Formats: sequence, structure tokens, C-alpha cells
Amino acid sequence: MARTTDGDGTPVPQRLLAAATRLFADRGYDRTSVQEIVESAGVTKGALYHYFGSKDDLLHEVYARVLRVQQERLDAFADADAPIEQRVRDAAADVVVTTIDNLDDASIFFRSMHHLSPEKNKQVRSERRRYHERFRALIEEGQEAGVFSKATPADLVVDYHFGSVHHLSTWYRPNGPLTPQQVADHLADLLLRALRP
Amino acid sequence: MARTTDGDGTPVPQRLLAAATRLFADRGYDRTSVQEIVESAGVTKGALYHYFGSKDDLLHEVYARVLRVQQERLDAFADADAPIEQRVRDAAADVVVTTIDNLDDASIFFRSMHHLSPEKNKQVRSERRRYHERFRALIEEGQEAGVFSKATPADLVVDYHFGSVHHLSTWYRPNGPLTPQQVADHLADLLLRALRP
Amino acid sequence: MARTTDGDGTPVPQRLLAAATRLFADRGYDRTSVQEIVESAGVTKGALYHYFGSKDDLLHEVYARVLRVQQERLDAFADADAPIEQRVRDAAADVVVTTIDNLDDASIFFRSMHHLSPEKNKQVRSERRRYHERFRALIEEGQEAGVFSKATPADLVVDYHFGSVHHLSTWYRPNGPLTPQQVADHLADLLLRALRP
Amino acid sequence: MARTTDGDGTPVPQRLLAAATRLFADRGYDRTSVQEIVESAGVTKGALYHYFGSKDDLLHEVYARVLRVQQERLDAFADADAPIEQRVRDAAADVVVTTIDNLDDASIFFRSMHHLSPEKNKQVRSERRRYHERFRALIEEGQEAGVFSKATPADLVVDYHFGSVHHLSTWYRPNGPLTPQQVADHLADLLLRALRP
DNA sequence: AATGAATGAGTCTTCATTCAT
DNA sequence: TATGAATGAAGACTCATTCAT
Repeated sequence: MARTTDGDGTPVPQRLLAAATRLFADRGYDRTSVQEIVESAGVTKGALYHYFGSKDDLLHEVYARVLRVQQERLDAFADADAPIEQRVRDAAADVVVTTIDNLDDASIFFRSMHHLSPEKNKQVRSERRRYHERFRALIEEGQEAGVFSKATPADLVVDYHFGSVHHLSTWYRPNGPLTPQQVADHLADLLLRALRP
Repeated sequence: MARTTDGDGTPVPQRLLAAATRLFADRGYDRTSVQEIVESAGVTKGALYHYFGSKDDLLHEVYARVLRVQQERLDAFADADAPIEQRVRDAAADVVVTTIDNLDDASIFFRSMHHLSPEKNKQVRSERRRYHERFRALIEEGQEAGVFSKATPADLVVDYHFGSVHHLSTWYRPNGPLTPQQVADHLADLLLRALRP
Repeated sequence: MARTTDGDGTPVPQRLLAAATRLFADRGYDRTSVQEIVESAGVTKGALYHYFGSKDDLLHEVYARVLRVQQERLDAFADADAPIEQRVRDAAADVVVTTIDNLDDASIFFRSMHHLSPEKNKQVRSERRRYHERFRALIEEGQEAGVFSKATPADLVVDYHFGSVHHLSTWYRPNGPLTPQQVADHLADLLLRALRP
Repeated sequence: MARTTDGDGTPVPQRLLAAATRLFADRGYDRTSVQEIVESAGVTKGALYHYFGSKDDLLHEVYARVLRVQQERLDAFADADAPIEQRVRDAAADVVVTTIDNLDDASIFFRSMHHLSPEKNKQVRSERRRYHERFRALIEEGQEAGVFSKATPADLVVDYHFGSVHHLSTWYRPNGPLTPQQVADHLADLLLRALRP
């Protein structure tokens, strides 16, 4: 009888991570107490500190997971065998769908970065930059190929699009009029239209 | 001899508001203690509670000021005597410049809304919606007039643009390569290009 | 009606210091909780942290008081107008009596120094050294004058005597056979006899 | 292949004892966590609790070892075939050398006695008394024989000397100007000189 | 003989707010 | 108008010890 799982069979660290994600998104990092997390996960404080060094550590794990997933997806789309216009459209739409599918992660991501310890913050920023640069390279590729306008610096284009992705957690509601895919198509379309020469 | 001012002549409530704005933007609302605010403003706790009912109140005042300013500016541009295309471009660029000029306010705005008490939160949301609707009306006016594409719902267009405005506090640095006006022109341009029929 | 005093009229900071001294001596610094201190002083935790920055601070205050008193007494005896032999005897006996009269302070002093924060520890050590050096100067004066033997380095003589003072808190009991003054006379006598040429 | 030893061949219990001694002396009993001890010894917590009933037990073992060694050495010198003056001098010097050679043990001994559980504390005190009495008997023997002054009660003489031994861990530094033997000779000399009739 | 996950009581400290003056 | 002492609830984190394996 393993001690690492409870009635539901999920290992303790993952139960803690899930509970923390939900609560951090709900009330914000500072407003979430360690006590609430462990109660929500059905374990004790000692257990949490057995697996995670600190509350900050827990937040960092959430970040690490999000970053890894997003980077992998972007790489897949960017490396695909398709015209550059298509690859940009696919990547731009995919990040929207993925973000909507994990709105909790997104809220945390954009709202709680400054709660990480300085060194962890730095690490996250650097991985984030890698992501940004991969996307920027795609835009530049299209600009070089002449299918995208060069009127706007690629950096700014990337920030423009990711601003709207970032913003999703502020306004998107699952029971709204548009499905995630529809929102994604619209936003990717806006990007592509803005890039027309 | 007025007791409400200090050596610098600025009234106490405004000194408090300025100190709070700076600190909230710097460390976030929860990480800023009332003690730090009063020290930074050079007054005592009693003074703060004389002018403001609570820490939350102070945050609310910051919001009120930002909202009022932005709404006034938007109204001015929207009501101007110019072609719709020009009015949208001007309004879109202006909100960028104003936001960059008050980056502290912007950081607070988008990051600390959930720290307001429920009723104040509701009030802010409602004023925010009014702002959103005024901008959406402009977009719709252009779509009806046939100068903007109807491919994307106006609501989504507004969120697209304001996502990028919101995002500014994440990436814009005063000593970067672009002036506020240049950034504003680029972002307004992207919006207008995306709206081309 | 002053808020700084309680039923007994003693100011809060002093009540806290007295309670802390008693408890630190009784159970040791680490075994004494802040909760116990405030309960024993009849105030709340908030009050303690209003006057003292930390538990460590409280300990430091105890040290500061003891050091000041001892240094003042030593200086008085050392500067007195009497033969060197008499001055050494008086100083040596006085530190014994004073230590016995404040055995709590002494227990804390010799047992809890390593609980101070590094910088405070350094500061206490430096004041302690000053005390040591004043006493050593007396011994050396006697050695130069030829009334004390030069067989043992003065430094070692000082440590020899203060070892026995330090040790008092380990064995002295108020209801033992000897009064503080008798113990003091004996210990001073041992020192002087050891110093006979 | 014995499981009780590691790469270095030292049995686990002894490795634990050595690690605990070092750490207790370094940071004090309360500031040393069981986790630190096992890490420093290269074993796990389970192993520690397999060999020792509690953290307190570990401390008790340190005491038992020190007491046994010191008692044996004192007995050997006291029972030697030499004039009483010589035997006292040898015993007095030997305890100084032994203490300096095991300064960690000494720090722990004099600083952590009150961390022992009441019954263990009592036991240690009683063995300590036995040691004290053996030494006192030597002093008294000299006093009866007329080679030592009777001016000071023998009990006090013992405490005087052991005070200085106790104090060694406070000031003695291995790289100081005096070797352990030189310090021992000086301190024994001071004792003998103080006892001259 | 040894592991290491889990406990749960306890630690120090922070902080928004109140209130007599 | 302004002070600052005092509150009290809540916060993150530590740690000796247990126990199924």
C-alpha cells in the first residue's frame, strides 16, 4: 500500500501542484496560504515541505511546466513542413487554444512572476526569452521571404500578439459566445492580416 | 501654517497616493506594507488613516485616477472632427503613449484588480466596460462605414489591441530603442493594417 | 492613563526585558518561546515587536545592560586611589558579588553568546575584550611594580580568574553555606595568593 | 560485507557520534537538526533512530564518553605513587591538556547540560560530583598534610580551578601563542601557588 | 539494518487596524 | 489634524519522531 497516493491514487506532489495551481489562479499567490493548499490537496504541511522547498518553489514548478509545454508546441509548429505563412498562423492559433485550455496557468504566469525569488525569476525570464525569440525568428523569416510586411519590427509584432494572449485570462469566459478555436482563429487572422504587405 | 504639507509643499494625501503608487507598482499590493507607505511619504500611520479608510481605499484611488484620465482622453479623440480611420488611429496611439508615460499605474491596474474589495472591484469593472464600449463603438462605426473589415467581431478587436497595451508594462523599458511615440505609432499601425478590408 | 504601564506601573519594555532575562536563564534562549515571554510579561506579541526588532534583539539588550554595569564598576575600582594590590583585590571581589547578585544575567551571558546574530556577537565580544584589557592592565601594573609575580602572563591570570566567575552560575546556590561576600573574599584571596611573588 | 560501515570503514554509530559532537559544539544542541547530523554522517534518519533512542540520547552519549575519560585520568593521577603536591599538580595540568585536546566535548559539556532530560541530567550531575569529590579529597589531603593552606575551603578551591578549565573553550585558540602543555603548566602553577601556606 | 514519506505541534515574525490622547 | 502604542489573527516554515516496508 503506497503512501504516496491517497484515495484517488494521484501522487502527493501532483495533488499539491494541482491544488496550488487552482488556488494561485483564483486568489493570487500572496492571498493563498500554505494551509489552504495542503487542505485542498488533503495532506499536511509537513508533506508539502517534504516535496517542495518553499511556497515559492511550488510556484516555480507551475511555471516550469507551462514553459515546457508551450515551448514544445511552438517548436513543433515552427519546424513543421509548411509554408511560413501557414506555420505562423498555426503557431499563433495554437498558443491561444493552449492558453484558453489552461487559463489558470496563464493567470498565474502573467500575474505572479514578480513573486518568484530573484534567481528563479531570472531563470523564467530567460526561458521566456527563448520562446519569444523562436517566434520572432518565424516572423523575420516571413519578412525576408517577402510574404510579411517589414513595416513593423518583428520584436514588436511578437509583443503585440502575445499581449493579446496574455490578456485572454482577463476577458475570456468558457461560456462566452466563442469557442477556444474560434477565438484562436480570429486572433491568428488579425495577426496575419496586420502582416500583409 | 498649513499642517497638510511638508517641506516640499505637497499636500499629505497626494504624497501618500504618490508613494503608494510607486510602491504598489514596485513590489505589488500585498508586498507593500502600510508602514512602508507612510515612511516613504514621510508621515505617520495615523495620518494615512485620517485621509484614507483603508489600504484598499488607497488602491481604489489609484484606479479612480487612472480610469478618469483614460476615459477623458478617449472621449476627446472619439468625439473629434476627423474621419473614423483617423480617430481610431489617434485613440489607439494615445492610449499607448499615456500608458507608457504612467507605467506604474498600468502595472498596478492590470495586476492588482483582484485585491480590491468586491464592491470596489465591481465598480472598477463597470467603468472599465464603459471605456471598452466606447472604443468598440468606434470600431463598429468604421466597419459600418466600410473602411474596416468585418471579418473579426469588434469586441475581439478591442481586446486584441488592449492586450498589447496591457502587455506594455511587461516589456517596455524607457531606455529601449523606441520612443513612446514610435511604439504607439507602430501599434496603432498594426491595428489599422489588421482592420484593412 | 498611560498605556505603557500595567497594574504594577512598570513600563512595558522593562517588563519584557525582565521576563526575558528570567526565562532565558531558566530554560536557555532557544527553549524560551516568544509566546512565553509575552505571557510572562503580561503583554501581547505585537507589543514585544513594537519595542524590539526580534527575539535576538531582546537578548542583545540583556547583554548590553550587563556589560555596561560591569564595565562601570571595574572602571571605578581600577581608578580608585589605593595601592595596586588593594585595587585588584577590590575589583576581583566586586565582580564576584555583582555576578552572584545577578546570576540570571551571568547564566545568559556565558551560555547564550552564540545565539546572537554575527554582528551583535562581534560587538559584544569587542566590549568584552575592552573589559578584559582593563583588568589585565591592572595585573600588569602590579607586576611592573614588583608586588605581583611575573611567572604567569597577565592574560592568562585574567582568564583564570574570570573562569571562576563564569563558573559561579554553575555551582553557586543562594541557600548554600557561604554568603556572596564570603565567596568573593575567598576567590579574591586565591587570586592574590597565586600572584604573590 | 558489513552494512554498518561506509567507505571509510567507521561503524555507523561512531560516525553519528562524531558528527553530532562536531555540530553540537559548533552551533549548539538546539540549533543542530537531526537532519544535519545524519547528512553530516552520511546516513539516513532511520539509521540514527535505529541506534539511538532520541536526539537527547546522542547528547547523553557524548557526555558519558567525556565523563568516563576524565574520571579515569583523574583516578590514575590521584592514585599515583608521588607526593601529594605532585599528584595535584599533575592532575590539575592533565585535565587542562585533555580539555584542550577535546575542546568540542568541553563546549558541549558546559553549555548543553540543561538540554538533557531531567533524569539524564541528574545522572550526569551525580557522576560529575563524584569527579569533583575525588579532586577535593586530593586538596584536603594536602591541607591535612600541611603542604596546602587551609585558608580556603577545599570545595571552593576545586570550583576555582575547574572554572578556569571550563573557561578554556571560550578563549583558547589552537593557533594562539601557547601550546596546550604550556597553558596547563601555567594554570596548574597558579593553583599550586594559590595553595602555598 | 535501514529507508524516507508523513505527521502535527510549535517557531518567530508581520501587519492592517484601532484608539486614547 | 495627527500620534504611536497596542492588538490579535494569520503567515511561512521547522523539526523530532514514527512506521510500513
